[in-house]
Amino acid sequence: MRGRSDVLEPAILGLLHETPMHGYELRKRLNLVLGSFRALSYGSLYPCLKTLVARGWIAGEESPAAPPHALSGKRARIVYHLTAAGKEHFQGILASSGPASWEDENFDVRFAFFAQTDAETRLRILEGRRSRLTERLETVRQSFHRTRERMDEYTLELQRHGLEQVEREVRWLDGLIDNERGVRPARPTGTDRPVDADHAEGAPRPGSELKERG
Amino acid sequence: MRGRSDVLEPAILGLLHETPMHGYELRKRLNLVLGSFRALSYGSLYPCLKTLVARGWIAGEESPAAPPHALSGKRARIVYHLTAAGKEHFQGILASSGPASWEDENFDVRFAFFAQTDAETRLRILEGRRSRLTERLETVRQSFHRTRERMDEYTLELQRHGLEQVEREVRWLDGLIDNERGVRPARPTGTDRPVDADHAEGAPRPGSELKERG
DNA sequence: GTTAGCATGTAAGGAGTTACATGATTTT
DNA sequence: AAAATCATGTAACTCCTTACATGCTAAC
Repeated sequence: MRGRSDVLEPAILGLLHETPMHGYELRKRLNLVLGSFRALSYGSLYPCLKTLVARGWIAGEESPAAPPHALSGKRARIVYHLTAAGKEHFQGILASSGPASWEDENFDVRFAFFAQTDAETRLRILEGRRSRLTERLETVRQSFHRTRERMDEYTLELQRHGLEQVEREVRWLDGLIDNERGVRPARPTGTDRPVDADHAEGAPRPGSELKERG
Repeated sequence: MRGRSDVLEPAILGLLHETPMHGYELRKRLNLVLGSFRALSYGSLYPCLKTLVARGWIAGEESPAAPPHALSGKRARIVYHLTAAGKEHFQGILASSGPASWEDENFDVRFAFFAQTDAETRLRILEGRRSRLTERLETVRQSFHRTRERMDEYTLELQRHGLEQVEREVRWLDGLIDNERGVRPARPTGTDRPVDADHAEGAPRPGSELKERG
């Protein structure tokens, strides 16, 4: 999975689009958005902020840090915010739903900022992602069947599991696409339990109905 | 998540441990082993082979390429094989089931060569991986509940989906661990297909009945 | 006779990591 | 007084990618 083309930059712009922040706080939020729990390092973050400033997309102001209990001190933090050019650029990123945007990591970041996009773009990206995945499924299924005799059980199992995961993600996307189209899906069949019981209404509700097989 | 520490090297050693091969063929096999369908480039592969030769773990012989229909020509291919030192080193890699080995990509590669390892090591790695994942689950679940009010629906959904995937992988590991212990799992809890249908002794037999679905 | 696949490589560079360096503030 | 956490950065390095360069063979 690494068709990576700078996942950091759009993620930073996206977060700052919501609200200004300083570097340290950005990092914590990024670790959530960047999906996979990886701990982003300062060695990546601060240089990236620098180049974004250089390009004129964000600007940083030293804030004397208004501590809740006041006094003079506390180390001055640099609070970054999107400039006008930065907002424009970010909108451009969101609108460009080209092939790059349905690669693994890029997709995650795009998806995380879906709330800032229009429904049309959301659909384009979801469907692009879906066809990307089914395309993969075909390739892998074929090589699976071609080579299964020559593989040991563990390699086989790893591949079966991989396939299953992708199949599941396709169904997830199906739910999201239906939802985006305003189709209210039938009650989920029960295997896909929500992390939490209650759910706000109007929320995207992927009816990831997946039937057990076998 | 990239706690990557050279996933290529062990993968190459592992494949050559099974049978000697030349670079071009290695690449194709690697794309399967390396799980995620990514197309590994020659720009990575050949330099890596070079350094492995330099370290004395593999050796390459120019073979005039015995074409099936014979004649003189065809470009000479360099067929690589593990040296004695290389075999030893690879066994060392397999045996070292330290924390590094239960990170995402490393785990996949380790798992792919489980057939070359002893049952004890397999169990250590599977269990290490499992506790790594549950640890993550806790962290993410907590931040999920702490911050859910401040997040939009899409970010929320992305995180819910991520959590679900990890939960599923834990159940998958549970199946494998049971299997490794020779426990015949009671009917799986319902959402995951049986990892094991019938049971040969000692041998893991993933029930890879992968039916095509319309 | 030209496209597709086999086969091996090099050079430049991108996106990120680790390890280091520094210092203030809060908690124990 | 020590330890944790907040806060900002730099330098060196790693692993891998893209784009290039070369040439042979099989199939259409």
